[in-house]
Amino acid sequence: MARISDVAARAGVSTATVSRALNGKSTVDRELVARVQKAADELGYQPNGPARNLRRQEAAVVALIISDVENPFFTAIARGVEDVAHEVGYSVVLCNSDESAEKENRYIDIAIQERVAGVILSPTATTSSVGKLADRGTAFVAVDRPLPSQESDVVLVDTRLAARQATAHLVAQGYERIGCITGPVGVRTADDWLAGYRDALKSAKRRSTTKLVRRTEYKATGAYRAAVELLGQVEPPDALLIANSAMAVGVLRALQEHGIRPGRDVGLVAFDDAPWAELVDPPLSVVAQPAYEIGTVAARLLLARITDNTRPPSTTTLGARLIERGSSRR
Amino acid sequence: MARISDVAARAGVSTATVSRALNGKSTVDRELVARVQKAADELGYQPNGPARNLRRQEAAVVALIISDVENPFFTAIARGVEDVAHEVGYSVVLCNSDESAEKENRYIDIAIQERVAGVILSPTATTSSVGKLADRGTAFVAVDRPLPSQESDVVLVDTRLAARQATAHLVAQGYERIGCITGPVGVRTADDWLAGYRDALKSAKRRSTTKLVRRTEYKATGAYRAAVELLGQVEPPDALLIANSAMAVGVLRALQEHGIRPGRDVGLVAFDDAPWAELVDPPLSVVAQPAYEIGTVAARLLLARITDNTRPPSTTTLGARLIERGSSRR
DNA sequence: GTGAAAGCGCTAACAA
DNA sequence: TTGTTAGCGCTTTCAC
Repeated sequence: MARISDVAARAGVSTATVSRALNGKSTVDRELVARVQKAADELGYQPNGPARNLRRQEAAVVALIISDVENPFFTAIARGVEDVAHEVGYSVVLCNSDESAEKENRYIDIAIQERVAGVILSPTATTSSVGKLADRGTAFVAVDRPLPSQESDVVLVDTRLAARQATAHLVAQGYERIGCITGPVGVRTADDWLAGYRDALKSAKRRSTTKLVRRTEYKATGAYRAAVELLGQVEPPDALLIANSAMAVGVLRALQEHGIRPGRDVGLVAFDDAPWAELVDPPLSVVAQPAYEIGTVAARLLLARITDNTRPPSTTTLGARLIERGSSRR
Repeated sequence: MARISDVAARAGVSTATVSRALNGKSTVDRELVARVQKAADELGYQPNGPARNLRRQEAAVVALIISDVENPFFTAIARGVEDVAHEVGYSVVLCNSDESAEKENRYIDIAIQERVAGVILSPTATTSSVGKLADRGTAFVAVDRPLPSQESDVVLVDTRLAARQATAHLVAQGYERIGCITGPVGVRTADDWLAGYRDALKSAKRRSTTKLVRRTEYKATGAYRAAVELLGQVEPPDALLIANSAMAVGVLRALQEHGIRPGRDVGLVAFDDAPWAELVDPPLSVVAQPAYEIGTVAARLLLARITDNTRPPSTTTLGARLIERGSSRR
């Protein structure tokens, strides 16, 4: 594979000049730049990244570690991050931690080893691996969930408020026994969803009971089981608040099997808008998260922190938007 | 950040011994290995990736370049690739080419620059950038679509057969005027889908007419427009074959707006199973692709090719499975 | 079984 | 403006 010295030889200049020319340093003669460029093209020269990164002590790469590649919420964040990062010449590598603290830890190690410029991650519950990033002075930003034990920039959605509004909406629609299905204990977003639900019940002077609450992994099957349990009780809920769209799939499946019609029999509001939400019958009411925007904001914060890692940690909270559709109207 | 020489000093050995110990070379004394490991842990030593890769002339990383991160088909492939790669100590970085030849080209350049061990990609239509990989001897495998102008390992689904079976099913159900919505001209999978559709019509002694065919990008909005057009004709189709699940969303939306009921009024079969396919009313008939398996097979081929790049190119074709649901029954 | 030392390809400090 | 050269941190001969 062609090296910088090959280009230098072909262009009849030194390797330093090639480096300067190819990296757009102003201090190179116009004509030489052209000659170098030509030589590089002819040889199909691609700079050796490891050598460059070794020398520069940093790679123009940001790592994005998300907890579920199959969740559209996170892939939308990824798009936001990519768009901003590419504008300023950074590449984005996507890593899937799959809600596993071990995989997250592994990817953090890789990010450190590869000396990436920064890391954006949606931390898993038990995370302590990010401490390593802080120790080494690698810039990082948390999205979707704050870090349990670490000060950092973080971009959140006001999940608690979103759940509160969604619940209040169900109350206003006349539902009496509102249940809640949310994520695992310890996942901040899941806790907030529950807290917002309780806030709203309290405001409405309703008693909240643990009989109507289920916590499970953020997947369709967990939510399916939770829904079956809830609906099998002597006093089943007449409405459900669901913490993400994968879970909504599970709940809808359970209702379908039990011949229960959303809206009329059981009011439904889910977190996250999904492309199919309007296609089910009746259409699913949702609280839409500004996922793409989370990504762009996080990327900008990261870039700022790469430039200056001494800036004080900031928290950005974005709002979610309730979209009322048929599943929450009798 | 701690370097290998720091570890060496702390353990009272040479850097060579640290390197050998940490990389599990057999030729190091047991006791020394322990001492080195201890020193490394105490210092929180993380090897410098660029330095290592520069020296080794290769990174234990495979790049996976997919054409749409928001498409569940591709994220499922990603999981398959990850699972196999991790087993043998390779990391996977995911890159989103977004169906753009330019982005694909950019990511291929990055992969080359970073000296990754191999590349798996779903090539965009106009791709010629992969030639660079071949030129440099970087191992690569194509998934979902073959490369237009390049011999390589490739893992495909028998799209043509899948479309043929789906169409035959619609014929058997008594639909008379079957239309087809598929992807852009030049995308092999899209062409195959159309070819299979025509095969089946021919076998059934039906005339196929371009009036019932629409080609558009693999997105909901494109398919929406296509469906509106098709259904607005004087002799509209009474069944539709749809080339992926995002497109199915667009088509279902169009039918909904026109008050047309799937199954009864217009038979429907889509490519790709989606989690929500059973939730719409009536449930959507689909041809399910073995996406995860495509990923595992591709990863294994890539690993084999990393080991021996002289092996002859192979083509693996996996079958798809027709799942009949309500949308294709009158 | 272990250490000394060369060198991977690049960039940047310094010299001219 | 351009060239010379040191050195980033690691792995791997080669010598002992």
